[in-house]
Amino acid sequence: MPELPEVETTRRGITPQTQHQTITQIVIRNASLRWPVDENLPQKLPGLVIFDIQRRGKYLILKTAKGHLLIHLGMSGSLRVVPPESTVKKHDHIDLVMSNGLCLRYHDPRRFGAWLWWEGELNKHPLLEHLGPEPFSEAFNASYLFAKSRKRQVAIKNFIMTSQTVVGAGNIYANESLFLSGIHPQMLASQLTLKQAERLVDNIKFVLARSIEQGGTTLRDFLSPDGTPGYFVQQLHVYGKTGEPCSTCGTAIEKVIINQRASFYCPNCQPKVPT
DNA sequence: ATCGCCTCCTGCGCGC
DNA sequence: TGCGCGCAGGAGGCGA
Repeated sequence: MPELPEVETTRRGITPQTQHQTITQIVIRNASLRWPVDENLPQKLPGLVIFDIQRRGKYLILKTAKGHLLIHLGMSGSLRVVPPESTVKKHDHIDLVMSNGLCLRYHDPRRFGAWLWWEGELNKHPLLEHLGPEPFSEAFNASYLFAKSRKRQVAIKNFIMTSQTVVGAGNIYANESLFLSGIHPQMLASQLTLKQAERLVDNIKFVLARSIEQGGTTLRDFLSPDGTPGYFVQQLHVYGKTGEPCSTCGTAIEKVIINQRASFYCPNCQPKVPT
């Protein structure tokens, strides 16, 4: 489910009702997420004020004076702000109860997500310290991507999906930005020209920004915390469109599996480059 | 260092 | 209508 735009949509959705609130209780119904949820959180968290909700890559970060609560939504996680007494549904694993009488409720059928407590310096967290630049930052630019890709013998699609390269380009947006850039997803990263790097950087920023504006991409079940779906799905050009005509040239969209992930492209607009 | 593959888990849609 | 299968938006971790 959540790629960067969905995480950002979630962050914006929960902020009004969570920022400046004091945590009064945490209820952990199922601690078996990607990593076991710290069983001492019910002792550690009450009394702390959530003074900000930030995002780094696809991690949500609830900041308190004592430490940071890192939340990753994995493939199927979602957050809503609801009254604690509202009906608990299957896969509602955690409630963070707050002083305004509401709670942040975590739902995650596949349990690939994570809730991690970190009292150290934020960018020293092992899961954050090696992350590449934020896509909207100045640091993510054509010369950076070009230089970083020089000796990489992996498909360009893998390369941009790797969080050490840039954070936030998940499968949907990697496919879409490569289409807009006219780059075949299986081209080796080392073959990227500076011109292509410019286009690709611009399009990654463009696609992510547009999607955030639209509230993310709802494929099956993504709903923002207020219950509305994301509308970016209407602007997809290639993702999930095998056999459909390319919006630019009419050629049938093709699908290929790259590193276990479904990849979609227009064979005419994104010509294969000999390796 | 780099690469490719495997893995965690549940739900859903499809074809038979 | 029911069943089994394949596939799914992430990404850490492993062995080569």
